[in-house]
Amino acid sequence: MTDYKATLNLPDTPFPMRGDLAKREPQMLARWQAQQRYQKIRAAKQGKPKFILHDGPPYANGDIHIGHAVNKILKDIIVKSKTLAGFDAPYVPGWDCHGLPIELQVEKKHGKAIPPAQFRALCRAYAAEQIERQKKDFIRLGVLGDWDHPYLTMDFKTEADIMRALGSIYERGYLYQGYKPVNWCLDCQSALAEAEVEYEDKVSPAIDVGFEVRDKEALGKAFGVSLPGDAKVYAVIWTTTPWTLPANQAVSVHPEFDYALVRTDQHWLVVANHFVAHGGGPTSMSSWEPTKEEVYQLEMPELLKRYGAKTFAVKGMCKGKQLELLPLQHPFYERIVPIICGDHVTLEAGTGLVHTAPAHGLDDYFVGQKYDLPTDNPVGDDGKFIANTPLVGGLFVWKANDVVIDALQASGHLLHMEKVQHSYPHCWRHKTPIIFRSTPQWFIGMDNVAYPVVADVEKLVREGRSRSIHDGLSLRDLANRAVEATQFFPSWGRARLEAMIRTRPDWCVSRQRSWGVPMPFFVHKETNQLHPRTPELLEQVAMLVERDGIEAWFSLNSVDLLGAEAEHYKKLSDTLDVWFDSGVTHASVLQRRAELHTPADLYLEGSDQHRGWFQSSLLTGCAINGHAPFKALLTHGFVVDGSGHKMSKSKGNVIAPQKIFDTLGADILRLWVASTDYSGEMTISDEILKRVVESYRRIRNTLRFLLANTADYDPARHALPVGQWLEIDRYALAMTQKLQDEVKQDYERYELHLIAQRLQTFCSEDLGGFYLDILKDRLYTAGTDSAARRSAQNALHHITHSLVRLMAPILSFTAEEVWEVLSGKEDDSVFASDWYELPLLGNRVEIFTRWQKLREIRATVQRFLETIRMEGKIGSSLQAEVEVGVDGITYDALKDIGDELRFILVTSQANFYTIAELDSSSSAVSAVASQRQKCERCWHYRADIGADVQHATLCGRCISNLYGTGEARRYA
RNA sequence: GGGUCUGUAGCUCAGCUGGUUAGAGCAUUGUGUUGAUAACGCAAGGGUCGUUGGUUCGAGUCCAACCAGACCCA
Repeated sequence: MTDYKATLNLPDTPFPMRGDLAKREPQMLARWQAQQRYQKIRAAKQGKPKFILHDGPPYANGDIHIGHAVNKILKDIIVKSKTLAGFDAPYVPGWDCHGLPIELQVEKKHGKAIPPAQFRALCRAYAAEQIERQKKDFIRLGVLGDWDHPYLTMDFKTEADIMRALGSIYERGYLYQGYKPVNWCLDCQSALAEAEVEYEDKVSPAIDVGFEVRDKEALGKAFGVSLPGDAKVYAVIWTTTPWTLPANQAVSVHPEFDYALVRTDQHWLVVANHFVAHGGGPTSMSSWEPTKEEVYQLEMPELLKRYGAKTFAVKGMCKGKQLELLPLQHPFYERIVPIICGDHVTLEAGTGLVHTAPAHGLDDYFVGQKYDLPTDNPVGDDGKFIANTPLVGGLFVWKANDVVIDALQASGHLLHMEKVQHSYPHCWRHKTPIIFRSTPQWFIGMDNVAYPVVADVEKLVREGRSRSIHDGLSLRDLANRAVEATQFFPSWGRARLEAMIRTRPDWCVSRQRSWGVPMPFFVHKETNQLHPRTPELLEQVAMLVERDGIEAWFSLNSVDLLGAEAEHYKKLSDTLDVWFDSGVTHASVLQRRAELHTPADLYLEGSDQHRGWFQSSLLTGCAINGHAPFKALLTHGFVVDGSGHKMSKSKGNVIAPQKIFDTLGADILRLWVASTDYSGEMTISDEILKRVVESYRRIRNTLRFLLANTADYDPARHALPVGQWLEIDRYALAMTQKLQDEVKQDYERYELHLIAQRLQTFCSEDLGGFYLDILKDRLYTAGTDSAARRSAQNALHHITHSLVRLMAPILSFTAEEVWEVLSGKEDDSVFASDWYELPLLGNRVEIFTRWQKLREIRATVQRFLETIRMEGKIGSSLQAEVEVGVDGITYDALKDIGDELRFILVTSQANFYTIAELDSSSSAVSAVASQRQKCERCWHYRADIGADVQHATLCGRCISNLYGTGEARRYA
């Protein structure tokens, strides 16, 4: 007896069903690294049009988290898709290396008393260490890039280029010196960063101070009343830092709050209505002295009680807005200060009117800028008022508190004083209270039209022209124009960036830190002006930095550069905001590397970077070149847990990428990234990952089936012209073409989650649930080298080649694994190829229409078979014999399929017949269990089994396939 | 409090310019197969489209408010 099973063409492949990704991916990576895959792909793509995705540098501190993983995987998917789309898409990863967080880490490890040069060396070493850790994980994610030559903002050359970029911005006239309040530690005698400030309780004097209204007529107008001539009206402020009153330049009110003009037995006062209201509103205004009825008998407001009032009446009310620019008398200086409007005013404490000293508070500073108030700061580095300050000159700030209070008391401006305990910023090193103090800083101006500072100004004036650069637009206007010219994915990124640019203040780029790129400027000791040869000097410094790093500036002796002039100049010790470092990578990296160019085709970062890197890049790009360093911006959301909440250690809902790639594999993580719509929050949880694993299995197994059934197929010998294929094979090709068209378009639009969906549906619906299900019979039972089987394999071969490329940017490891089986070569990469070119098909629409109808019929049949299966009449669908009744038109369209219908339905017998009453949208199905014998080889139940005594258990078809000319098939 | 977003089956996503009983995959349940077998096929159940109002002959799709969540500010 023959073992007929051995005569079947059963699937065969070394490609395993289970990926075992966690274990095998690292092995693949090691091999790829040894083979220099990145370089080989670059070589393969040489000469093709470039696509530059410029990497926003992660900060070199701490291990990567899921957000890093999302960002790098998205970048990798896009770079790879562009590579397959026929671009030369190099990817140069980068790191952001300077800045405070690294300083803090180094301080934590090595203590705080380290000489600056050594401290910077330790910072450099720490950053290098962190980069190696992060790099290892990034590579593990399957991200392809020039990992041997990343860019680091602490590379000596880059440090030099960062300085040069600053020089460019200076030369173009965007850089100016100004003042800004910073946290200042009196013991350190230096500025503190936000992270170096701790909040602790402190007892301070809290005082209520009256600022006398200078223009009573205007005040009366605002409140809609006229005031008696002898009335002194006080606008009342409340403060816990009396020493800042010498720097007072204004009193702020909230434009939308209600303010009350209050008459007490003691004073006329202006305070927020909130503090005097009992819900009754202002009383009648018949008399200037409160009548008995007008006196609120209910209770005296706390605020007025504090001021010692016995009776009171509200005489008028108005919005803060109406008080704007009303002049007030400073309580102890001969200074007129205005009432101004600001949103920073609250009703939580005080009077609703806020003492505003732009030199001593950030809110005050910003609102002061709006009103052009001076930021004059009377307090020196040592915390003492400069000598010629009236009243408090030479006094330490805390001492000045008492002097100010006494003076206010004496002049009658002090309405109340008490001690309060409140949370107050302290220096984390000294544990002592800090102050806010405005210090000289450097800014990039947003609103001035810039003129080159290096031009010969006198000559320009003589010639009667002024030469502004960049079309005479301010940086803000330039930035707006650049945003307009940028493409956004998703589109709302534009609105977000625009809104931020509209409201952002000038960019303060100077920092008083030690681990940062220095601002290599010499400032004249008397005039405070930069050295006239600044650009030239800067280049000299840059050359030194290129050789020795930023230490070259810190160790530089001014005399070496300036000679005799040195004694007139101060060497600046400020460093640059780290956002500047990364913001100018278009100059220090894109422009410097031969394989890159600017503007980049794409910047891709999390949505927080609208304020961060997108903006710092945009502003520096516009300042230097007049346009953005990117053509398009892509933004992705943040990763949140299964219930949509952000991840935090304290909530215990953190999912680490390391854990995912160590247990499930990087391809699972990549598939999760791809299948999640990145335009909103990206949700991840154990359940979601479980679903992703399922989805992965389906795709992997489909590929395995394709490989296993084309193992003996050699396109060089077995390929047939498409015209000679069976029709269902052509239909499969048409479906694949459609898929490929759609997926390619999705990649172009960066709609990655649609791709993951499409691949999945294609594998399940079109292949597993339909085409492959039908194909199995032909692949297994037809003659090995028959046209029927080769036609199928030919289609499968094309499908595999198309599919492996379409999935490769996402499932990179798996695709390379498939590629290896497909190509038989270990050192070949799918990324050295392009999207697959499928054979052309003329009558796609026609084929689709016809097979769509057949699929509907198949579905109806399957539903019917399920009912008789439930009745126990059949198990396998091959046990059934089916009749399909259709309308006449459909019958005419399908009748030529004839007996091959049974292969489409995977039944042993099937045929069409006509029912005149039916319309084309329905069909009538009936089925019975076959009474025939089952062919031992193909399992169909057929009448002709036993016809050949030599092969008594086989059907005629199998006999023909094994020993005869083989069956002929036209459709399925 | 402000700016920019998100909210459709247990999970991930479709649903174009408003128009028939809201779709797919995965999961679940049942079942077949044992020649893709820790795989594959078939079938079934499952949704007040965040809530509430409004515009309209008609709204998941337009408007408003509210609720919940995210990012960036204050």
